Amino acid sequence: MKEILSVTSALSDEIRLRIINILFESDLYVCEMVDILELPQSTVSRHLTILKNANIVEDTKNGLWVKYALIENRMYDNIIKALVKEEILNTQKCKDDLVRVKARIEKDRGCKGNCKEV
Amino acid sequence: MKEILSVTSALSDEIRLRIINILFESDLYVCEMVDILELPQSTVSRHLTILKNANIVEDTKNGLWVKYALIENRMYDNIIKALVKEEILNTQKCKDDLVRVKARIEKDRGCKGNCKEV
DNA sequence: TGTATATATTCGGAATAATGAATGTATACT
DNA sequence: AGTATACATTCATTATTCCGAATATATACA
Repeated sequence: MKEILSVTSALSDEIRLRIINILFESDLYVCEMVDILELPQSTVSRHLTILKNANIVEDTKNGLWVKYALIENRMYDNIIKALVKEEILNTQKCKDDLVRVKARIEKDRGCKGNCKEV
Repeated sequence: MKEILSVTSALSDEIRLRIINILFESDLYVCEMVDILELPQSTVSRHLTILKNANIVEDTKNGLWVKYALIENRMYDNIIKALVKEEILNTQKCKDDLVRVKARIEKDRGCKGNCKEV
């Protein structure tokens, strides 16, 4: 019960749905998501922790950077795809996010640094 | 976005998952759910309103009684089944609810009245 | 008409969650 | 060593959700 509530609660927030949306497009560093979502770094980090605790995303440390990705082949994969991916794109804010993702990942990855490959 | 958040938020509460769980077993009147869930009537009614607004359940008025049922063939049907039905039964509280549902619907339906058929 | 039942809604308070600024921690580089 | 960057966490505040008692509404029946 607690597990399922952690998943549904994690999906009950607009910012977290936006994060899932952009992670469908590409794995991303925290600093990249901060730029894309145009939100404070602490806010993005906290929401990522919630998604991680719900086993929706996983993180990989790469030196100073932490890359987040959707966890594949997991129990709720289809659910998240169906619930989120199909519906979410109808909102302008999420469309705008995707434009920024694509622009962002075409440039150097990371932020001030120049970590180009993972 | 608001629609999907209304669904995920509706699924983010233990009492509402218990309600969905017992509605998988049988359509039920509010007063029956109050007895089965052993919760105050106002609490059950409030949660039913949230589920109704998320288009997860529908209500049918029958004189003094209001019967609630899961909405079939709806967009999130499979999701709710997968997310809720499979997982929820692992909890003792939900198992106990189901025992009370079965005992309840074998008797006269409704509460003080004797509305036996819908 | 009055009474009883079923349900929904209102109410104030408690608990929980989300916020951004500030701080802490850890790594990288000179 | 010192500085800079990336990220997580703490902090006080604000917003949201949840609660049960009480009340309101609406139907049924004598």
